[in-house]
Amino acid sequence: MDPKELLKGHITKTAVLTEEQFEYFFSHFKKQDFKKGQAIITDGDVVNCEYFVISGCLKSFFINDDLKMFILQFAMPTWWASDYNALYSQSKATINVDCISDTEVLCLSNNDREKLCNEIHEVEHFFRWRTNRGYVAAQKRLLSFMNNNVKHRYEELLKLYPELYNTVPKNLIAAYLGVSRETLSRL
Amino acid sequence: MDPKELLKGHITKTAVLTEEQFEYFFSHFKKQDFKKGQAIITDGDVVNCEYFVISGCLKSFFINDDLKMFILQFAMPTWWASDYNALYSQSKATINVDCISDTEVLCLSNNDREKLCNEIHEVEHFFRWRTNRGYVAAQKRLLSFMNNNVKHRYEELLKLYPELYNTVPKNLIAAYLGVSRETLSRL
DNA sequence: TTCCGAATGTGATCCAGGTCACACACCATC
DNA sequence: GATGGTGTGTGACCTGGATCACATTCGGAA
Repeated sequence: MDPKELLKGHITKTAVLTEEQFEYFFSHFKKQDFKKGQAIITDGDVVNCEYFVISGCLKSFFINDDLKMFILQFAMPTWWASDYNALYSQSKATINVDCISDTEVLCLSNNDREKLCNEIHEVEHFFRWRTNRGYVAAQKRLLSFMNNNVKHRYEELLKLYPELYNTVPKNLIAAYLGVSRETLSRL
Repeated sequence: MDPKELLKGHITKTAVLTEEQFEYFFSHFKKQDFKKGQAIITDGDVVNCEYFVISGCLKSFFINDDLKMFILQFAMPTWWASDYNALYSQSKATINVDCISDTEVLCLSNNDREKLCNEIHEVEHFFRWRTNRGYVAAQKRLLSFMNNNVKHRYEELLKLYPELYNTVPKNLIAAYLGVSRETLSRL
């Protein structure tokens, strides 16, 4: 898939940009290619960019003191990923991002995003709505965590992203559900 | 506290508005008073507004099929509350909002917010940052849920909001932590 | 072909937290 | 003073999921 067209299709769902505006917007993105298993953001890094996925699949995750992994998000094509806490507050990363498969991304720096938001009202509109959706999704996931048992959450996840079942190893699914690999295996 | 000054102090932390712009912005808010225990948004309602708390305390919560309550958020002065999923998508509420104590709010309709965001770039900037912070907070809470046991989360909550300890009944704290009242009582 | 490591299934045991049941303290209001 | 609701503590028991320990399968590298 052509990166420019993919981004254009994505943003025009919520913002109306002229041809020149989109060209200008797009000119701030930098194409990057990563291999399966490669790290994009590592705990302790200074985080400068967020990433728009073109192809492949990322995961953003947290590693606790016992080296246990918790997955915050899988990022498929047209999804965005970063350590947003570190990115917005210009602090060191506490979240990792790496590649579940070979992945192409478009990279946008925090400074460029803020500059674009400032220069083009519609771009700020787009980013407001992107975060709105993310916020609502995070709240839903939180509620599901409090309310539902593992089996229910697993079925919910598979209904939402059936492609994960065959694409992603089960231990990663378990880390997303916040459950042990063994318990997930027992369905 | 004067509602207008409270809102002004709140918004000028992230957006620069002229005096006239703020007056115009403020003119879209409607002051409302509620009594302790009164419901503001009830499951099934059409949700038209979001609420900026001036004084008192709100809770937004979900009731599951077993009538068990889960608290998404306590809203203290300068916090915002609503059923954002329903508000943004103009669907029926699945989240309730009611008053833990007598509460004064400023009410802003979804239409007015969108209108203001469209008319005044800085207002859109403000709402983008408000949601950014909410999104990051929701992610942190999710991680804390997956990573920490009840005791740890309870201490975390009290460190973050010490005023809750004496203000809010323990069964509500338990509903926020996603734990039974009895377990919380045993610390 | 053989070997190795990653991914997965499964049994045995343990424990944090849920559920149920009561007791009690603190108020309101009648 | 009696009555009733609401918040809180605590004991007894149960259970979902964690943990540890092995076994099996499979794909890639030598």
